[in-house]
Amino acid sequence: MNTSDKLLATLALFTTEEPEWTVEDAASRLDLSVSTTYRYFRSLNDAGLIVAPATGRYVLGPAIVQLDRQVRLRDPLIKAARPIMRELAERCAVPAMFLLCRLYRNQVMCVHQEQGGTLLDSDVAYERGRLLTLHRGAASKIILAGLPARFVRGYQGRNREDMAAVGFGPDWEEVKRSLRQLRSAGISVTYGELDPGMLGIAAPLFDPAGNVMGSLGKVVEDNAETTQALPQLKDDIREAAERITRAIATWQAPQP
Amino acid sequence: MNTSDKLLATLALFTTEEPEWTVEDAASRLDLSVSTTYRYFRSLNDAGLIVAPATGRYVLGPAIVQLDRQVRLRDPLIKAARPIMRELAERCAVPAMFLLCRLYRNQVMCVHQEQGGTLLDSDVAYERGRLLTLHRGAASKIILAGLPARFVRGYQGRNREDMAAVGFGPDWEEVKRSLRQLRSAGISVTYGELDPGMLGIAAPLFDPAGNVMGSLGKVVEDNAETTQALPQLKDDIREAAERITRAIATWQAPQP
DNA sequence: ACTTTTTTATTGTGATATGGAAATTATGTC
DNA sequence: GACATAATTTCCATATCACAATAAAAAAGT
Repeated sequence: MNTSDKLLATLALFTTEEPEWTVEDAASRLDLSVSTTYRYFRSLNDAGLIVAPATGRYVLGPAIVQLDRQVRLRDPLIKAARPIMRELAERCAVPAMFLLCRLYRNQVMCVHQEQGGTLLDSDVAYERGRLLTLHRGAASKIILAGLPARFVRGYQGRNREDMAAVGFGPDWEEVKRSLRQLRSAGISVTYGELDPGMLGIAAPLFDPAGNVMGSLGKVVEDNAETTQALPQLKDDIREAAERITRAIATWQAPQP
Repeated sequence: MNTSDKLLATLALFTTEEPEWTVEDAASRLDLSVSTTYRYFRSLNDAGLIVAPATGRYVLGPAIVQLDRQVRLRDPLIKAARPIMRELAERCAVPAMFLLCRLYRNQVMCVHQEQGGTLLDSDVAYERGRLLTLHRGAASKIILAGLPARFVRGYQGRNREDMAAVGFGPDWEEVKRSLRQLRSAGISVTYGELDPGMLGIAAPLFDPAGNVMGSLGKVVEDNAETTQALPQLKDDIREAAERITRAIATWQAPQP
């Protein structure tokens, strides 16, 4: 672990659970000397990545907000998906939240949301920037189904009960069958796994090499109307996901 | 400039104007060797701060989105302002966009927005994460008015024409008078300086030490209705800004 | 004005960052 | 599928600079 990694480990201390750090606490957590930690904090502070709203107490700073705007405007996946998602949102019969998720560190992160129809008052579990497991929720499950079998096998070993609880079955054979079913259907539908009373639908997104890299999802209220429209909703999502996959197939060439 | 600073300078290469970098380009821009740049890119990549959607071409990564969520949820200024802004947005007669801005590197950055009434179809120049000058727009001007005279004097020297164009007057004497007027009024009102046809209103926010640290702003359509309601709108913003300033006066003590 | 805390500067030493080249791996092409 | 090219990592000798402990300064609190 070199200086760069230690500096970034310092930045990584700042989490939702522990958003605020003093130099002393950071030093003892990372097993660094206080003077070294001061040096790191100063560098991060100069870069605007952290700031001290009160003396000695540091939190993430404005540079984060600035960088995030860049991601919203320039990230290739978001750029490819946004117009298609907006189109979905505009010609959307029932109130819905559209989600763009991506695989990140064996978890799933929502990176873009698009609101369709009248606003849902309650927020959706797939909140932008939040990390969720690979096995709960439609947008996660359809990604898991696309990952290599050897990876999923190990994953299943570590999450046996949780996976059984969301319908993957009790053992590897059963899980394998569930995943194969999801993969061949090309779509996942879940009922209230993350948000009670909500219905999730998601289709996979593939990178140019053909690996799953994320998913396009939709969350609607689980009621008679949506149940009746389900086949149509599934087709819409699947078709839109395929369009996004085609759009990102051109990533090898320089972006316009 | 030490290793940490060079690493962060590498991260800082990724801007809205140049969102995508190769190792070679970064190396030549920063005057580093290619192998060192590879090392930096690897560290940033391992931290999730950058990713390569296509081989050799790096862009900002998911860690940024994750960190930004933390800011939205945990930043003390946003935490203090959000409930008050939401309240404003909810009991808001005319369609409006409320802005929370903060001083950052001699510029102004919007860090939170709150929508009031029916949606404005056009976006507002004060977009979250975007840096704007200190002299254009109500939310900026009211901050500039609170900064130390010696700073503003130098600033005016470097931005003479621009400041004259937005009503600060042609020379330092006149500018000083305009700023004094803003400061004593405790509010700034501008007409279409950033968004044509829009009216901006903003009041300053002070840190516990009594220095301006940002502003609370509101953008509405500039029409007969809003012109008529202007005194009320100004009072609302001023009063809400004072409430936020009081809320952040308690920052010395640990957050709950 | 005083005490306490936070932050920066100093310094000699030893760890390690550095850059060039080679080796390896991935990618694209025919 | 073999070849060519590009991307990335590894290796290594050298000098640099990061490190930690202390001191000094600055800032904050009382």
